[in-house]
Amino acid sequence: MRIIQSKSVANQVEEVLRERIRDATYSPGSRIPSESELSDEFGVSRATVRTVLAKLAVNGLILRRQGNGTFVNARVGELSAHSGNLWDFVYLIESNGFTPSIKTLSIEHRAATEKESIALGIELGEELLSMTRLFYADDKPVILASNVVPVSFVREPIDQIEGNLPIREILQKYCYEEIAFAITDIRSKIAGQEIRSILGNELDHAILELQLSFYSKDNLPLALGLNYFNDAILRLCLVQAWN
Amino acid sequence: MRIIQSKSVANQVEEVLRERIRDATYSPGSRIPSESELSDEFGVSRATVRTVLAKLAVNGLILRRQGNGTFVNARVGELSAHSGNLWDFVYLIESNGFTPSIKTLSIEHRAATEKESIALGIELGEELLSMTRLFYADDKPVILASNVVPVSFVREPIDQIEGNLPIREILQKYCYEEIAFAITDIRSKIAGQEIRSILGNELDHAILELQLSFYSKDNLPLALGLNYFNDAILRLCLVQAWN
DNA sequence: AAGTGGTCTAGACCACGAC
DNA sequence: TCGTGGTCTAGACCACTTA
Repeated sequence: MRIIQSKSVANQVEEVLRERIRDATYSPGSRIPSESELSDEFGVSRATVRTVLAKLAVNGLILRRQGNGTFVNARVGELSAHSGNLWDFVYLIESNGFTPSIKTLSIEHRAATEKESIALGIELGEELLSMTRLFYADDKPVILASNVVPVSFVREPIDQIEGNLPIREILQKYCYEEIAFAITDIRSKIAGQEIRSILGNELDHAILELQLSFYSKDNLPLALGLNYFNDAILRLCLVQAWN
Repeated sequence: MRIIQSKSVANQVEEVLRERIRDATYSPGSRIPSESELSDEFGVSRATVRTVLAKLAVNGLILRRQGNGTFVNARVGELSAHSGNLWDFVYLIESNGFTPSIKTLSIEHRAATEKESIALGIELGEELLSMTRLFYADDKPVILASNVVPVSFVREPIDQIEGNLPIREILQKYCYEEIAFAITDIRSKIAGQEIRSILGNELDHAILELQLSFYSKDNLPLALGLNYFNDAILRLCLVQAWN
């Protein structure tokens, strides 16, 4: 079983503030309470409040002005993704204004290709668990996502695997592994016939290909992802914030 | 004139640590000194060391293990970009292993299109300063970058503008404006004849289109960018790190 | 048991913006 | 001048890993 750690004070404060921004208790463009007011309200130190605000600022939710105050980003509605939640496709589809749904196309075992065996640091032909899923935005197919994990990592019966879990949680639940970091290559691609028939792309449209590698804290490759993204329907939109 | 602020203690510590990672004083995969050792060495508090290490961890340079230590990411060489320096094309070309160079194709005034006037919150047809530049990797053209700024923002004589400055510094130097955040749309595109002739793309290859909007702390749109990226030569590669 | 990073506190002083 | 966020300190205690 996985240990559910009780949330830290900072995490709880963060959740409350995110919620207040989401439901416009703190409305877009408006000024939020000062650091000292917040630390009084929550009964935590100013340092704790500051670590939370720093995180929200990096994600572009708030803007801070020395000598003036902290303000909710007036464009908070446009921020569909930021580093850290980038490849949470459900969230991404939602923030594009669609209702997400997922269809599991296949869960199967197969042998690793040469590229996969190199990327995962395993033997050529070693057995992989391969999951292919299709994400829908309002019933339109938008992302074809496949992930592979070496079968040797799987510690729980695989027949129990739920197709709707994000790869991060699959690794936690079934492999007892934590993803420490991920490297993503973004490429532009002209879809082949097969992918086009699944994503229903018009003929002359290019799509985005996202190649992901997930690593543990020991720099051990845990899993690979190969995702095809129809950017005619969905915006892949990043936020960068400074200070 | 721009004020050159003396660097904070934390920034100085960060620079030293980044340098040590870069020149392999702390070699990839190895353990670096503990927080207390670093705070002793630099004569700063542990909290200061921690804020620096937190930043390096988010950028994927180091991995931290509670109860064990802090380690240099063994894949530090693969990390070509991270949130915050994402669109520093010179850095991106360098970390792909090429020598970067920039050619300024044009610096001119022209009227804003409808889309541009909406995105910048100005009148249709208002005058824009438009800069188009071509980035080379080892003499191969890889990125076609154009940026526009409303002429009304420009406060210094424009004939002095150097074509090699990143948009961020152009806004600082000539408009006295600071970019607080940027929103980037990543799209896949089939290059038209014109772009293809500049980037020298093979016919059937798709390219990446990066649409950027730059904003001030007041949520005022400052500039737009439209970049075409040849991902056959250059990897657009992001890092995400957790904890 | 010892040492590491993780969390949190209480308080100091500074830099900046608005009044 | 006052209140804001920015920086930094010294120290406490906890959670985890390793030996």
